[in-house]
Amino acid sequence: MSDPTGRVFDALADPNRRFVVEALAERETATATELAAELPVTRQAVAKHLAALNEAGLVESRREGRETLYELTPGPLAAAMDWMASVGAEWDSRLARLRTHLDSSRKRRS
Amino acid sequence: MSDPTGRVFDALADPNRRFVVEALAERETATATELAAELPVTRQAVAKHLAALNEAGLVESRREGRETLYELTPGPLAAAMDWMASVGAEWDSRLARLRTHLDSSRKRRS
DNA sequence: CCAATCCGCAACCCAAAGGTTGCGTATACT
DNA sequence: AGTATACGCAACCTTTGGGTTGCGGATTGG
Repeated sequence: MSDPTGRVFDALADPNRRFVVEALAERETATATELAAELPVTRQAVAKHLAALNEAGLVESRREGRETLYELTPGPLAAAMDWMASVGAEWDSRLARLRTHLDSSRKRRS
Repeated sequence: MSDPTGRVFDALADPNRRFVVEALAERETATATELAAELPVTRQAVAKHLAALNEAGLVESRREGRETLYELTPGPLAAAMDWMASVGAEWDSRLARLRTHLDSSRKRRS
């Protein structure tokens, strides 16, 4: 799965990971232990989630002394939003085409 | 998991399901067998995916004679996009607050 | 220097997810 | 009526994913 959009959706599919993303959107940085304190799971679980988010390009890590700071990099969110927007747009334009087609046939009939 | 946004992300996490969504965005309706013809999986697998998409509110099914037609209902996409937008907005405003703070301290220093 | 943190790595567990096959049933075609 | 098509349901298999525990290695503080 090298598709970047797919990795983003996969990353956001987990509720704990979404919580982490929300938390990182408010604080500027956080460590795995800090985040684990607000979640019903262990530090290692959070670390795995952060690794997954990093894999998706949503988070970057930097080591500061004995602790590792994680920071949000919301760039890939835009790509995922683009995908949804394009699906919605295709759907809309299909509806529009259908509507004009119905209009023209109605006009022809009247 | 009653959170609607979570269900949408979970639904879009699977590549086959995303393909189905894309396909349904172009055609207006499709059956499970039609979609399975363009995918490397069986009809039943596609049926399960369509059930998952329906669970997420992204698809609706209607029975027409001996075949079941599936149609896209992209409403929930908006909610998911809202979530991403709000995360991005929080991130942006945090950056803005940080920037003004730096500006003011620089002003004080000068 | 020693103790307390903070982390990463590895092994392991278990439930869930994606997929398949098999079968029964309803609808259409001839 | 009989055959072919399209579906749903259920059992089953296998992999993945989220989670935990148990270490051992760095880094900070007394």
